Amino acid sequence: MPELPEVENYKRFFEKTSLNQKIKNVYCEDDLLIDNKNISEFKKELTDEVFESVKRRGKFLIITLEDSDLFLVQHFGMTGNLEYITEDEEGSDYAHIRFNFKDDGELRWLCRRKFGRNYLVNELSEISLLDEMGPEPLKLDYNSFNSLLDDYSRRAIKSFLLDQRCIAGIGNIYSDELLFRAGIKPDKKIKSLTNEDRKRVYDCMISVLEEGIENIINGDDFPNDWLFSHRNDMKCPNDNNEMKNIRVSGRSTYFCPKCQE
DNA sequence: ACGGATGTTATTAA
DNA sequence: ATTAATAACATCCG
Repeated sequence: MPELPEVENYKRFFEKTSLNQKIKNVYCEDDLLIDNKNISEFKKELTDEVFESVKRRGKFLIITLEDSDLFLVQHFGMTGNLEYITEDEEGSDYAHIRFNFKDDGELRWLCRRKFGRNYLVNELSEISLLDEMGPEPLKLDYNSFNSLLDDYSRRAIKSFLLDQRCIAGIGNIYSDELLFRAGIKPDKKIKSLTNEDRKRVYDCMISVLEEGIENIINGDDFPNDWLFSHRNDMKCPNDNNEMKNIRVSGRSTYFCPKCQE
């Protein structure tokens, strides 16, 4: 489930499990998952290396190596996930890339639909989306957010939130969720938002992302008062009205016609 | 059985 | 120059 909160969790998981161990072997069955290197180069560059640090930028993980200036950069697509197993554990399916450590632990890179990518680059700017990425929402103050909105005021608010070049890390689930909390209809044009609307979008963006991170860390399901928990029954958790599904920015979009204008 | 899915990009149209 | 719409990518799930 890789939007900002999920990838933030992957980052913490990676940090906890996979730093400071020598990589004994790298397995990869499908070169689709590796960008700008072929499989043998990818294996060669990483074998005997040590993951030194990991940070998150938008929906990407950026990993530094102890004895190399290369960056390992990971994007998880729609179905990417991380898993760490020890010798006697089975592990899940779709572990298309596996980093085998000297101490017999294994970091597994799962990706069922194969939309994710691993890059090995000298400069982060070689990855165009990273190069053009908008600011981190959790490091953005309200004034900067507000002037960002001005830059894209002809667009629908959801389209702005989804566009990684406008603002980083927000995807289809969290954009719907934060607009629900803010009481704004997803296809509303930014230029038609009042100052109060803008402030609510900002506040709800922060709170939904932060609660999302907490939620995942605690291993909880999405809370029952979140819109996302009602995609099946289609009942708004505020007023029990029938939710609607429309298409915005090419993506399936859920909202409550009563609560959201 | 077929439409849709937490993402991104290329192409084409407005 | 911007923005929107659509299809494509690969694969499984309901």
